[in-house]
Order: sequence, then C-alpha cells, then structure tokens
Amino acid sequence: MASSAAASGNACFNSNCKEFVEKTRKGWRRRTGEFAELCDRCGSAYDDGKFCDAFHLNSSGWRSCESCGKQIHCGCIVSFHTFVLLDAGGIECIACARKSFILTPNPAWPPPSLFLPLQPERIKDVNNWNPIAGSGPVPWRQAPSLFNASTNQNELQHKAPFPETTVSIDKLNLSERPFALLSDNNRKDSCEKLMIGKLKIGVPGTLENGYAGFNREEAHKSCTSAPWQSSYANSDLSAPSFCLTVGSACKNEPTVHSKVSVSVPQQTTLPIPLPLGKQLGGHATVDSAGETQVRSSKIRGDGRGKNQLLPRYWPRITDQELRRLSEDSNSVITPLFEKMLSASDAGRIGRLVLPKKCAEAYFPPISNPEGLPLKMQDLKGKEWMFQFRFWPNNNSRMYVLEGVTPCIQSMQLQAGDIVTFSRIEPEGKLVMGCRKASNILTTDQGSEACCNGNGVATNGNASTKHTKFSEEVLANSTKKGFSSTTHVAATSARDETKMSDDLVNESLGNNRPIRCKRKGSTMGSKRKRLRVDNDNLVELKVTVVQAQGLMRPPSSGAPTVIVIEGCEFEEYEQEDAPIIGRPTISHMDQLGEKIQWVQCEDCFKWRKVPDNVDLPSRWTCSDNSRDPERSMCSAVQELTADHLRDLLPHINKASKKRKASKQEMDLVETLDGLDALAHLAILEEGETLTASPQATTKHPRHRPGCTCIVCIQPPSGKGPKHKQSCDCNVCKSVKRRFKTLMLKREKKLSEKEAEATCQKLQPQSAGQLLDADDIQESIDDAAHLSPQHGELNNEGSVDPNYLNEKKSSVDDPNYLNEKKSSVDDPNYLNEKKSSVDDPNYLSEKKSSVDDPNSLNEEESSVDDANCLNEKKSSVDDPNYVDERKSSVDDPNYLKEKKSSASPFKGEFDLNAKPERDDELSPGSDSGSMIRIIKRAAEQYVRHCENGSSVGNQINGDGAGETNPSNCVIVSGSQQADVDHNRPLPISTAASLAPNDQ
DNA sequence: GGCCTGCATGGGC
DNA sequence: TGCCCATGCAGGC
Repeated sequence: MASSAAASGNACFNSNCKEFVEKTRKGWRRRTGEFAELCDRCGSAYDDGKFCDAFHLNSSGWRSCESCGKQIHCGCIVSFHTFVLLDAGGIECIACARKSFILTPNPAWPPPSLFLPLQPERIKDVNNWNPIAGSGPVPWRQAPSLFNASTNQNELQHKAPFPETTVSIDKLNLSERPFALLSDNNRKDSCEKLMIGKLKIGVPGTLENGYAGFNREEAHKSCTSAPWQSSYANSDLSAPSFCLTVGSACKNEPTVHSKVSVSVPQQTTLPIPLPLGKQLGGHATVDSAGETQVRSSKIRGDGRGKNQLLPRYWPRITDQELRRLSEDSNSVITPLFEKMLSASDAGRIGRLVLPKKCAEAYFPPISNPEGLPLKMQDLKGKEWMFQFRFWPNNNSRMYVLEGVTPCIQSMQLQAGDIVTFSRIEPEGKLVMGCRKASNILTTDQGSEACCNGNGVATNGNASTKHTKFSEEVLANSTKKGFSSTTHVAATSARDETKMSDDLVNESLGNNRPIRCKRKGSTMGSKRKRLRVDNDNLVELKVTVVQAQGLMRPPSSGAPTVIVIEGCEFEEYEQEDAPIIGRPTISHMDQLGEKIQWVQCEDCFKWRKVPDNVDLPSRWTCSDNSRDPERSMCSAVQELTADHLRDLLPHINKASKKRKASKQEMDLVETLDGLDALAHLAILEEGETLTASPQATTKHPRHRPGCTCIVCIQPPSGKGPKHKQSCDCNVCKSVKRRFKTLMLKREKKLSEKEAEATCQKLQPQSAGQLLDADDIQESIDDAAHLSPQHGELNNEGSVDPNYLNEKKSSVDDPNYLNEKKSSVDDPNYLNEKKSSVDDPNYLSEKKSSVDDPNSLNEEESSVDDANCLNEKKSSVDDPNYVDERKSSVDDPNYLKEKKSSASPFKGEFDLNAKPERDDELSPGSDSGSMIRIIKRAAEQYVRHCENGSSVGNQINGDGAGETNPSNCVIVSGSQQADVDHNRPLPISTAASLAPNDQ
C-alpha cells in the first residue's frame, strides 16, 4: 500500500507508481501529519476520488454505498473520508450522505482507549506512534474496524449493547495495513469492540442523533432534547437514558454553521448517565455521538470505565471555535476534551496537567517519561510544539503538556479559563482551543447541571420562561451565544433557578470558573488564592439581591408564581420578561403617599416619582413628566441632605455589620475582597471576566491594545532607547512624573516645618476612629448603593470621572499587580496592621473625617481630570513603579509607612492612591492641616465673593503644575450643609451621623 | 536567586 | 480505599 512506502525525494508516494517528478501534488494525509506527495497522475486520481479504483482494486475493504451502490474502498486511508457509517449498518458515500441530509456523527476516531489496554502498561507500542499530533494510532488502529461495522446500530442505541455479541472478528478484514500496526491483542480487542465510523460532515448540521454539529440553537428549536445535555441531566439516574433525537428534526440550519461539521467524541455526546463506577464490565454503553459501542468487559481491566471521561472534561466547543476551526469546509472537528486551567496550569511553570484518561485516550501512548513532542495548533492556526509526557505518581501517572506557557499566553488564558482539545479531520491536527472564563458562564450551563446535583440539566435559555431572579444573568449569557445553542426543553424551573443562582454568583465574581461537580475540583482546597472570601460572597449575594430589586416586571403579562421549596418565584413569559429598572428609594412622603426617589442619570439629582411608576434603567430629569418643575437637570433637588441620610439607613446599618465582621478579617482575606471587587467591576464592565485566579498570576494579562508602559515598551528593556528629546507618551510620562516628584518633595520639605505647630491643633481621639471608620464604610456602602458601584461625588451622585478612574484602575494590570504585590509583601502587611495602632495616624484620619473640607478634598480629587490622569500615568510610569518598589525596599520608607497605613483594618481602599499615602503619613500631617487651613481661607474668600465655587479647581499649592498630591477641587459640596437645595453627597450625608453633628 | 525538573503530598471523589 | 490531580517542594542547574 502506498502509505507503507516512505516518500523519498520526489518519488511519488504511491508505492504502485514511484514515479519521480519534479513537482509533487498533495495527496492524503499521512500518519506523520505530512501529506502524501503524489505525481501528477496519482494526484489527479486522488483528487478525482479514483485513486483506490486505480490502485487498490484488488485490495480488501471495498464496500458499497447503501444509497447509490458506489463502491468505496473503506479499508484504505485514501478513501477514509469519503463515506459515513450508517446507523443501520453499511456505509454511505459522502455524496449520498449530503443528499439525504442524514449525518451520522460517527466519531471518526473513537478514543484509543477503546483499543488500548487501559493500564499504563498498555503503552508499549510507542514505536508505532508518530509524535505528530493527530495522526496517532487511534484513528489508524481504529480504522479497520470501521470497515466492517455492520451492526444494526439503531437497535443498539436502544438496547443495551452486549460485548462481543455483535461483531465477529471473522467479519473484519484485517488485512489492511493499518491493522498491521496493532498487536494481536490489540487487534483482537479492537475487533471485539465494535468500532464505529468516522465522523464526516459537511452536511449542514442535520444531526442524526442530535449531537453532532453542535448546532445547538437549532437543536433547541426543533429538538426536544439535547442528548448531550441530557447526559448531564441524567447523570444520577441508575439507568441510561439515551434521549436520542431524530436527526430529521433539525433541519433548519443556520448558514453560519453550514460548513461546520463536528464529530462529537463519545464523552461529549455520551448520554450515559451512569457514573463511572457503574459503567463497568459488560454494561451497555453508548458511545460518542450516541452510537452504540459494544465494549468488552475485558477492556476494563481495573473494573472502571476508563474510557469514560469525567464530565468536566467533556468538550463543549463553542460556535466561535467551530467557525474558527472549520474554515475549511472539508474539515471535520472532533472535540476531544477540555480542561479548566488551574493556577498551576496557567502559571509560569509551563506545565499543563492533563487529565489522565484524556491523555491516554487522545494523545499518543507514551512509555517513556520523557514523552513525545506533540504538535498542536491554536485557533489562529499557529502551531505549537509541546512535550507530552508523564511522571509516575502513586503507581499511576500524571500526564502533562510541557511548554504550554507561550501558547497559553498567546491565547491570553489564565487560571479558570478552559482549554479545549479537538482534532481536525482529515488532517488529524490536534487543535487547542480555549474559552475564556467569561464565556464559561454560558458554556458551562450544562455543567452546572452537574453542579446542581439534581441531575437535571439546566439551561437558562432552555425554558421558554425565565425566572425573574436570573433574567439579567441569563440575558447576558444569551448574548454570549453559546448557551443559546444548548438546550434542554424540559428544564424545571427549579433547576433553572438554581442554576441561575449559580450563574449569578459566578457572574458576580464568585469564582466564576468553579464548576462544582467535584467540590473544589477546579479550585480545590489548596487553591486558597483562587477563592473569594466568604465574606465577599455574602456581600456579593447582597448585591445580587439588590440587582434583583432592579427587576421591573413588564406592564403586560402577569408573572406566574411558582413555589419551589418554599420559595416563591415569579416566572414570566419570554416576551414579557422583566426589565432592568432604575434603582430607586421607596419612601413615604409627608402625605403618607408612597413615592420613590430616583436619581437622574445626567445630573445625579434625586427626583421624586410616584411609587407605582416603573422606571427605565436610564432615567433622567427629562423623564420626570409628572413634576414639570423638576423635569430639567437645572432644577434644584428637593431632597435635602438630612432626607437623603434618612433614606439611606442601610448605610449605617451595613457599616455596623461590616465593622463587626471586618475586625475578624485578616489582611490576606482582604486581598480576596479586593480581587472580588476588581472582578466585579470588570464583570460589570461586561468584558472578559478576569478570573479570581488572577490573584495568583504574577503578571496580569495585558489587554490587546494596551498602551501601558509595559506593553508599549520592548520586552526586557530591549530595543532602542528613547532619546532625551523624545516626546512619546512614555517619555512624557516619565518627565511629568519626575517633575511632579520634585515639586512634591519641595513642598513636603516646606510643610514639614509647620508640622510641629499644626499637629498640636489637631484634635486627637483614637476613640473616634470608629466614627471615621463608619463614615468610610458608609461611603463604601453608598458607593455600593449606586447602580454604578462608583464613588459618589459631591452631588450625592456618581462621578463619571471617578468611575472611569476606578474602572481603568481595575483594568490596569499594573494597578492590580501593585495592589496584589502590596498585600503579598509582609512589610506592607505589617505596616498596614501597625497603622491602626498609631495614634498620630488615627488622629489624622479622624481630623480628616471630621473636617468636611478634608472629606471634600478626598472626594474631589477624583473629580479632577488632571489628577486622575496623573495618577493613571503614574501607574504606567516605569519610574513610578520602580519608585514605589524601591520605596518598599527602603527601610526608611517602610519605617515611615509603618505609621501611616490605613486604619481600616482588614479593608483595602481601592481609592487609595500611592501619592495619597504620602499625604496621610505623619510626615505630611502638617500638610493636611495646612491645606485645610488654606482651603478654609480660600473657601471663605470665595464664599464671601459669591458662594458658588462649585467645580472650581485650584491647586493645593497654588501652582499651575498638576500635582497629584495637590489636585484639589473645592466643590460646592462644602456648602452642602448650608445649601439644602444642592444634592448632598451620600458620603457627606453619611458623615452627618448624629454623633458627628 | 531564579528557574527547571521530578517527585511527593494531600484533598476530593 | 484507591485514584486523580493541583500544588508543594527539594534538588540541580
């Protein structure tokens, strides 16, 4: 046979030809991954599909197409992809298969584990393995069995297949070359295990079994059950429930998928509900793609169904991946397995631990711990070479892919993301795809079913009804696409709700990558850093509740109330799904009428509207048609500071509650909180949800297009140096930073002199710290209250600048890194801890809080665009980073810092700015006081002039130079206590607690 | 000191 | 109880 001959030079690969030619043509793909180089004549024959007719006429393995009778050399590599196996037995040429729209998702290459001994010792025949991916013995060993699989598969699908009953080895043509690769034992095993066909597609998504094609959206429309979902769904049943669907049911094919053909490996579509342990020897199993396989109990040497992968490894390829993978319409994609990246996997070690069964099933067998190089292609078509190897572990093996770091980085993956392994036929390439964590929210809905534990597959979109609770999350999920393609029609509301809960929790930063089929399987106990602190979970859940409160039932369509386990759930018809409403504050006015306060999105003033009005998510004064006098942003706010404070009782309540728990928190835990918040912020942003595992990543990923200093500089400092005259962003930033630093130091020196005298003037009472703490918490809470989760500005509203700043901070890997590294730094932690013991520091904080000017300053600084820019650029500034870093290394600096850290023990302030640390330090106490005095004087002057200085911006030192430490806005909020017509900042309102007034 | 390698450990199932 | 596998970690480079 042709493939048995080695190609040499320009000799035709066809052993029956061997013609020497200058230029060869590509033929079939060889096991090595290369293509058979053929002469023109043979190449033409191959292209015309007549190669076997010409050269293999006398070979065995010829079969007739059940439809057209065409003879196909099924036993040959050359014709391997020109036919499909029919469920009823026999074969059909691909042309007929296309015509008849019957696509039998015969897995082209069942898992090799079916053919290989399952113990590690199976791996003896390494010599027959070619290290090139995708061309391993699996397909080739399996191939022979394809030729004679004449079992009535339909029957087998519905009956328990019994081993060794349907296929006789005598029926198999074993004379073909591929089989020669098998040892006698393997051959026998292979014969005993009825092998099914290949998966050849090209047929637009018409799914014989409802599995292949992954055209889930369509499947949803026309099929009553999605078997692969059902496989989850029934995972706890004791008997198989195959849930096979009839392919003809799914004929509406989206054009986008028309070219995509997917071979679903057994695990993906395996509707086998039996737990692994139950799928043992002789039990009937249904193979991939729903096709029955007769599996010999013999192969289950250890009594476990090793050919069954755990559900968490079942591939869930996305439409996007399919599209990317299937650019070639002739490609057939066989999803093999997937794995969620652990911190270790995504770490810098570059080792990706492979699930043992997956490794043994889909990768070449290896007997040498050194393993084999494995070529893999990513979704972009770039090829990567990994080392597939193992090491002995407890009488077993641990399989790893080494050298994956570049690839993982290239794909911008991190812990929690999922890598998928697929195979493209006929090339046999191994393809490594990925799913970002954010998509897992949707793609894992099936797996959520596993998490549910009730065994019922759940899918947010499966049902035509939506629970109010999950609407938003599900909507988000739907947008992402994948979930909409996987459906189980018979989804109970309960499951859906439960799942939704999971989704919500995940979506809100609750370690979204966790799939809890195996408790902590992905983020196990050792994955401390990957977990969000329980406290944060509570807070996040509260946020969910708040979010739910934003749901507004549509005017049309009353919900159906169902009671599940004592809890009432409202369900709405899909077209009447709840909408996300504007957050309001319900209140009873003086007349005893129920009203609600709503905040204008533009001016952030609070307006009163009747209680029964459903407000859109975006509401502005102009929508205030019921109160024409206040239907413009220019109209004064009738809500006074006191009122606002009264309306927000939860601020104080929450702060007390948090205070209690906060004191129990250690500083490390707060890191989780920080991360959670960061994740939440990112989630809100609607972009890729950075995994909580990000906390474990030393080098947070930089986004494409990131213009931060890290990204725009050549790696490792290599590359051309910037000239002194260079005015690029980097250089400008560096220069600006330098200038700022110099100004700051100058100022610091001068202020130091006044420190001693000023310090005496400050009221010192450590006992009042709690009030300050309260206020800070109130501010935080108020920020939480805000729909934007942002900082409240002086108008009692969210300042967009602040939001942008916060957002960019969270987006900025440097910023997060800095935060993270600070916490990692024991010095930093000590410093934080000791700060609360420092009376100077406490008094400074206290006085700052007592002083409305100070508060305003703190808040207004974030309003200052210059200031924000400066802050931001500082983070991007390598000098700045270095400076910060060196400061930490500097014992003097640490000494100074030691007494200046935040008094908010156990709580990190995302607002914290490095520069502000300086301001808050004892060394700059006088600075604060000076500023306070200065501002008071200026304020007084302005007040005398016209009293309207809102938004006026001055520099703390009076200089025109932007100075991060001095960017101060004296805003009108300072007069908030005297001007009740002005919106009161919630933070200020909070500070007006009775004991403060 | 940092990285790599190979193995050990231990929690989860 | 045994297996899986995420992670720790010692030792070498």
